[in-house]
Amino acid sequence: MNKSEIPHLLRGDQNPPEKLIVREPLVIDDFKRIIRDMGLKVTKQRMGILKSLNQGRVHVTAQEVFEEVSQEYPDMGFATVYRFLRKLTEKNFVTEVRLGGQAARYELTPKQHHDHITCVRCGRIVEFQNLEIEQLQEEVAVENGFRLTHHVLELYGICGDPNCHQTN
Amino acid sequence: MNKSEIPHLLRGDQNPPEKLIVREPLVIDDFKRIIRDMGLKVTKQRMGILKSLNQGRVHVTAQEVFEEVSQEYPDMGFATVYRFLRKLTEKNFVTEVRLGGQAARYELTPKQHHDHITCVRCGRIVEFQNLEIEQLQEEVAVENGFRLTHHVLELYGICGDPNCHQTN
DNA sequence: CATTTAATTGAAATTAGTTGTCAAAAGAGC
DNA sequence: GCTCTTTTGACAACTAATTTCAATTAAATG
Repeated sequence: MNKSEIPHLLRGDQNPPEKLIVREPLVIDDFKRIIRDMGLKVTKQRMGILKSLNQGRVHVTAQEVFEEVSQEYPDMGFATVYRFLRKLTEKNFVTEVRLGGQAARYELTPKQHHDHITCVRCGRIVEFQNLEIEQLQEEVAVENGFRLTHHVLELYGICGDPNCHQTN
Repeated sequence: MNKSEIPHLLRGDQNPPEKLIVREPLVIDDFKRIIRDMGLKVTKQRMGILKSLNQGRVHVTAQEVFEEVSQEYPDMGFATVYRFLRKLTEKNFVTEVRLGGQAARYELTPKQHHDHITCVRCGRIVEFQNLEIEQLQEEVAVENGFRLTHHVLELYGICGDPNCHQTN
């Protein structure tokens, strides 16, 4: 095993390598930049929504975002959340996930595309990537004379989690 | 070639063999049997809904079924359509297909499982089957500790149909 | 820092799809 | 036909999401 593969704490280094430094204060500026890049004004509401999406659980509903941001800014309406989530989705900063006939769920668009497998009993959502499936989807599209733009792949099953039981 | 394999018209038989007789009136009895098998009473409304699902286009919305059946039974309510579609879906005589945040679409459950590819420009829906993808989905589930119950795979793209343009 | 202007906001009304309620109507066994 | 239970239509209610609009606020400018 090469020395560089040993975690810095075990190696006894004085300081962790630079890339492990957490850059807390920059996050807020990142949000501002995202909003400005969309040609929109920076408001507390929009900052709160981005913060909620960033540090909260993934796959949240608009209602959940609303409730979370409301804690900090009590006088805030649904409409603002829906409006901004729609903009974010249009600009692809956020991805909308729809499961069955339920309310849409949102997540900051991940760098790597992935799909979801959801437990029908406890509601737990696990992300996965499968390039073979992606490739086969392309082939199916071509076979049927389509140029593929996007897809929805949601698997449903029962998970083996020991805590899985009417959690949700 | 055995004589019994030759189509009856070519064989010059007086009457066609029993199993080749087209049983038009029986279709209605099939509907009645389906309804009774579900432990429900046979009503004109339910017969109309099954007839609509059977001979109409596939992938219809509840509204479309309602409108079609209303032609024959003008005093009929949405609720009846929704209620019966739900029952049919529960019993798996009908399959519900949800595309994005749109209204649910229904089709008589096909003998062969299939998924859909939808044109984002004209709305045309094509069915496809891909056993490799099905197999890979099973594998993904197992890898993540799930027992797969079902899945949703919807591909979206632009179709090469010459009539494809704002048809919908 | 004050002024101006256009974007943004919350509240409430509105829409679409679907489900629940309930008295009246209608199957189906006798 | 008669009775019993299910089913029905009309309408209210509900959920998720969108639209409307007057009041507020960000931010460009002076």
